[in-house]
Amino acid sequence: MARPDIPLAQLHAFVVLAEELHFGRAAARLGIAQPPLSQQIRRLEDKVGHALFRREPGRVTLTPAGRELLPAARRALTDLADGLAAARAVGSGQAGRLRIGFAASLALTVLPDLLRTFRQRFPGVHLDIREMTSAPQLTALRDKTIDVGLLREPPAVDAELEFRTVLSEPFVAVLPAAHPLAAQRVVPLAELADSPFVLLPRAAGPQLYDQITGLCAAAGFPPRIAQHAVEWQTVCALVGAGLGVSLAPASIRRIRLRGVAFRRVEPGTARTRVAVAWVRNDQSPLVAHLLAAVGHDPRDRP
Amino acid sequence: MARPDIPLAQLHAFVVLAEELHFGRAAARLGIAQPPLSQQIRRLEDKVGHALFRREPGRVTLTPAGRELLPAARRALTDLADGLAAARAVGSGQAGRLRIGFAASLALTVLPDLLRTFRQRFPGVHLDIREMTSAPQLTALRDKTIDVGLLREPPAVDAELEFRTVLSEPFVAVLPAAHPLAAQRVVPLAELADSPFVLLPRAAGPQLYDQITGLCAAAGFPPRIAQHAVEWQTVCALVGAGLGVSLAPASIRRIRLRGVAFRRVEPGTARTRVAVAWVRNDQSPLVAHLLAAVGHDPRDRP
DNA sequence: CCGCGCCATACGCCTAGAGATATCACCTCA
DNA sequence: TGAGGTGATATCTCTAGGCGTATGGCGCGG
Repeated sequence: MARPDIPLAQLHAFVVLAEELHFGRAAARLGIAQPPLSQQIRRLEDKVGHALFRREPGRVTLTPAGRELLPAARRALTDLADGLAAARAVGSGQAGRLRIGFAASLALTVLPDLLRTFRQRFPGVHLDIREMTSAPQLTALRDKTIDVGLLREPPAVDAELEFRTVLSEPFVAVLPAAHPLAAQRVVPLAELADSPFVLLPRAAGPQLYDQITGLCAAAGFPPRIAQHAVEWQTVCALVGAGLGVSLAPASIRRIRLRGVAFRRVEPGTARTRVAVAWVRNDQSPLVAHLLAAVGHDPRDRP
Repeated sequence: MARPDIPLAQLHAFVVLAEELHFGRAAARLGIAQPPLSQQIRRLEDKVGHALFRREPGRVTLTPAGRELLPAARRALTDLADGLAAARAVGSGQAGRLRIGFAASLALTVLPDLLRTFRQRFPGVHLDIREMTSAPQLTALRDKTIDVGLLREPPAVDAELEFRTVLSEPFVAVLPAAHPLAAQRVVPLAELADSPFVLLPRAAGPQLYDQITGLCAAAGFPPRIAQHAVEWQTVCALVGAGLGVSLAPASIRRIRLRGVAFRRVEPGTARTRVAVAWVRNDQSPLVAHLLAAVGHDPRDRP
């Protein structure tokens, strides 16, 4: 990599003069007096070793050497200006790429709102959204494969990672509209003991799965799992089709499906927490912006 | 056109450090001590407004902003270096474009040698060769449509143009091998009076045409023109076919054609001069180089 | 725990370059 | 022929930037 030791001011003067072909006007456009411009050009010509302009009485023209240099000078200046602007945008978090991992169960709740507001505030940022369950998110964060994670039931503490609860929601019972319990506004958990369950497979989200089965166990019965489905959408459809009932985070209500009813469960103390995760001391302004965009669960304040 | 006021030295330091990712080695490669390098980088980061490198114990890495700036910086530097080199090459006449007009009758004589030697000495120069008769060459020179002309019978003086005789050659008679005069080594001009002539049309080169017919007139006869041909090659072919005889500049001997004989004419005083023409005070090094390459007619020295 | 590698900081020095004003040289045109 | 426009020169000032040496802070490994 060579080092062409030429002040950019000279190049700028050169380009402007090449456009104006008139020392007075060019100097005016540069906001300097005419003599300094003459000097700039002269110094540049000295460095190049050849005249760049032909000064004929009444008109200034580019020499062949000048014509050769002009496009390169222009490119160099614009490249630099653009690169600088881009670097500043990235540095200030107005541009760049943010890789977000998210748990599938959030695709219908926090994620859409989050993406919408973030996109609106930082349209220059490319969002790399990838669905992944909680454990892989944690390792991906540590490996710097993703910058931010959105997951359920975060670990309490972690040496490298930080978490913030975004939302804490109760569970609801998902029932076929024709189910006897659908007539009640509140469903005691124990009364679900006789109904077959439709759930996500445990592999899709162990924390949530275990929490749900734990709830049933606490109510005195092990859930009889009749069917697995990999998306909440499908779970609801199967429930609507009468294959069973389900227990799900309350935000599942967003899925409106004919023949499916959502009912509060009793006891209502159990809640799932949705959290953002990021690596401790991450300097990236994009992560900071995202954290600002998600806000926090009001109940999360100590 | 914006003016990114950043010393190129800083960009260079940035690029090298980005390649080495090690302050000590980068400084060594730049031929400076390490502290100045730290300063360079710091100043650049100040101008950009964001960190470009992350200094972690044991390793230096680019920040996203730095990664964004790097290609632009590289491009700017190489653009500039290349542009500078190109401008210097053009300025010193090692590169560029030279437009040469030449009279058709020279395509077989001075032109090939000239092009060969010039090409050899300045391989970077693109030669724009265009055939044109003398008068158009003069106006093309004045219009700056060509840079150099190669023509016969240059005007004695010209306010804007300069000339130098390159070659001064006698005329030869072009005869069919079977022609009675072909038996002699020297042909008195007057003896051609009875033979029909094959000549280039006057429009192709008035000066030469007039000189030839003038020679005949001086020998006491007007040439009887039996045939026109637009190239000397063709003229010779027609002569060889027995359609007539011709008078031509001696360099036509280069055309070797079965059945065609070339003979000195008497009187041998008449000569055509081939000259290079260029605009007076042309600064172009390419023109100077070409003039050096053509040399001059030894008899041209006063 | 000490030394070493690595980067940052502090200070001093010097030059190049950018700016201004004043003035000159030259061409053109009325 | 004189005025005006245009570019070059001369001179001065100021500052940014570049370099060096000396030194400080901080991990890391023997």
